[in-house]
Amino acid sequence: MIATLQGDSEAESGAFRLSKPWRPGTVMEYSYLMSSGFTDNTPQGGKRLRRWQKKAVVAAAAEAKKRKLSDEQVKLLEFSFMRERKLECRRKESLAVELGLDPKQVAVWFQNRRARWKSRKMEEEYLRLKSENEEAVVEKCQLEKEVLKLKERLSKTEEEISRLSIGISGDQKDVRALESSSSSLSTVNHEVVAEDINAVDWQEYFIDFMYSNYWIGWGDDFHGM
DNA sequence: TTGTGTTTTACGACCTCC
DNA sequence: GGAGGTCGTAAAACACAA
Repeated sequence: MIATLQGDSEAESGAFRLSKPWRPGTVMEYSYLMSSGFTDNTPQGGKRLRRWQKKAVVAAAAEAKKRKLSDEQVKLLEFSFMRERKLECRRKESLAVELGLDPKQVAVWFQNRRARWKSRKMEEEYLRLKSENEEAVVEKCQLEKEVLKLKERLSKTEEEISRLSIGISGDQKDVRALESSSSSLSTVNHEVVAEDINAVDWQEYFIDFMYSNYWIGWGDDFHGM
């Protein structure tokens, strides 16, 4: 890739060769060219470039300012980037030699590539979170619908309970009435039974019997037993 | 052809690590 | 302090619709 800047026509110019190897497409070299005595404008003590030279230099400068890497170069850089996103010095040098680029260019390419990779990754992350959020919103809607349905059911059930409880309370009156009558009846019965029991209470009966039939005249001693 | 938006290359400022 | 990183930005290159 190392080249010498030559005129469109060697015949016209003789030779315009730089004393140093010139890499087309580097600002540094253009600056070097300008600083080493040549000028692309009216000379102020410098050697004036001929028209073709100026044209070449301006073109070179334009090219230098921005030189798109070839597909092959980009492919190799991409391959290298896939293997390792960081660029250690030795790898940078060897890539630069392999691609015919400045190590600086390789470094810059890696810096920019990392930036692109990061921004794409962030975009992916953003899309993933957005999609998760959308799913969550849909789920929330479904749950809210479900809650509404359940509330509706609950309200209906409560109405039904309330309706039934009114009916039950009417029945309860009958039941209570029945219970109260039956209890009074049973009280009567109990009293009857009690009376019966009292009536047959043998002690009472026995005492009464003895008093009335045998113990008359036994004196008070018997009661003193 | 031209206006416009996007991508790519390059650089400066600043930061971190050894 | 130097090397190498990120970040923000300029500007060329490129794509594409009007």
